[in-house]
Amino acid sequence: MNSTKKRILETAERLFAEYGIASTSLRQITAEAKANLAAVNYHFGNKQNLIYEVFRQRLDSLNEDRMSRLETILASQRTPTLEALLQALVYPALDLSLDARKGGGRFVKVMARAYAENDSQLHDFLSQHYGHVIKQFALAIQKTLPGLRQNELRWHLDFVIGALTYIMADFGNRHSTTASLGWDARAIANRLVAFAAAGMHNAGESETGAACQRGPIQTAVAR
Amino acid sequence: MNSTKKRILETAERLFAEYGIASTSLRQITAEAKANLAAVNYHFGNKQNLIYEVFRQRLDSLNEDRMSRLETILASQRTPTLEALLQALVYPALDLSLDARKGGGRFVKVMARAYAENDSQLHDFLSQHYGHVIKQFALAIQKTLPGLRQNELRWHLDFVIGALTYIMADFGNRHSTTASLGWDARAIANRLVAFAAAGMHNAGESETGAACQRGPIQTAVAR
DNA sequence: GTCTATACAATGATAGAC
DNA sequence: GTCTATCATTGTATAGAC
Repeated sequence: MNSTKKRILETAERLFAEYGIASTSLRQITAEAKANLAAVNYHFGNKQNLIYEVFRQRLDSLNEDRMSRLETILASQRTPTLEALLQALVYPALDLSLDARKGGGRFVKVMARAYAENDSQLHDFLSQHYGHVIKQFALAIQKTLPGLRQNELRWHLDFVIGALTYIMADFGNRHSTTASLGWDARAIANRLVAFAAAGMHNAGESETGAACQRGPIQTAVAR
Repeated sequence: MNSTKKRILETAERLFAEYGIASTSLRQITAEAKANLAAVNYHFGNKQNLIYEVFRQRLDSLNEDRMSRLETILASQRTPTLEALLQALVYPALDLSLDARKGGGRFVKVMARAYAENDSQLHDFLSQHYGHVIKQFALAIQKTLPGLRQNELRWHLDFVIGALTYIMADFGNRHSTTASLGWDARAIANRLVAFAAAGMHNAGESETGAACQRGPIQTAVAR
């Protein structure tokens, strides 16, 4: 990769993490990267694409990590446990926020700041580029929970990913509500895996049953 | 409230939902609200405060709804179930995304777009203004799960809130990965409550035990 | 108190020279 | 590939009318 392009990319990630994405100007980035302002337009087209490239740089390896762990599990065990599959999904994410060689908590911070920004274009970008990884996990998990319907499983996975994204953001910012004190990412990852496994195993029992249907959303709009 | 101020507030929420927060200019808002550009500065100080006010407008009633449901439960039952408490936490949120009188899915869309934006200042704003609500729920839930340590409970609640935020965003955008088809918010809310209840009840059993401690985060940085 | 007109510095983007 | 010069648009601030 071009040296100028690489310098811009690295400087962008660093400044995004430090000052936020919207607050970081292209002039600030190019000045610190010792590049010309117009170089951003030449190498990336516009600021949006530069942001996407920063994400790609990190998430490609994150999801490769997930896939390789999943394949290792599927190759060695015929009937893997739900916990093992969830670990393969969760660990790489928290790992990213710990590993200094992967950018330390920096990228996680960027992700926390950017996730819902940009008219949710980023959300589209992510599911478009990494949706297949989640699908593979869904397939593997379904085999461990044959009773669960496909729709239900998909929502349960969304719950896990939502929780994971939320605590990753928390970890990136490191100013939860003092809740993070005394805990490290590994313990929290294990806790999330246990929580999710228990939720998936046992949530089916109460089903969409009467107890829930009775007093659902009281003030819901007239229908 | 002043008519001009109210018009700006409503128009801002509508345009934020439609075009995103960063992408919506104050000139666009004041033009559609038939107000002067400087009126924003006069009534709100700056754009950031305008954004906060849009959030306040909705979240005040959301959290009042949560608190009143919680108080109703605590007043009528000496030992409420975990499910009932989780419903009081989750339903108002999904309710908001359904109820047209409360802005329909519009605000949820804004929230989905804004949550991590603004250099995570918004995160601070939210926990500062509505953190006490979550604390009340934590206290009530702790009584139904006396074995759970305070830190663990706090993280479990973060998991639930993360999942809730994530699916609310999904509901606002309504272009998940076809996963939302055939499901409505009520069914998903019930599913999340069941999932979370099961997770909280049963996650404690595996603890931070050996199975997890053994092969935790393999590629973590050397320590 | 409320609103308007206007000015200002900073931003993302682009055209064209080298 | 890189740079200079320039553009329209942005958030913000102020002076003054009603």
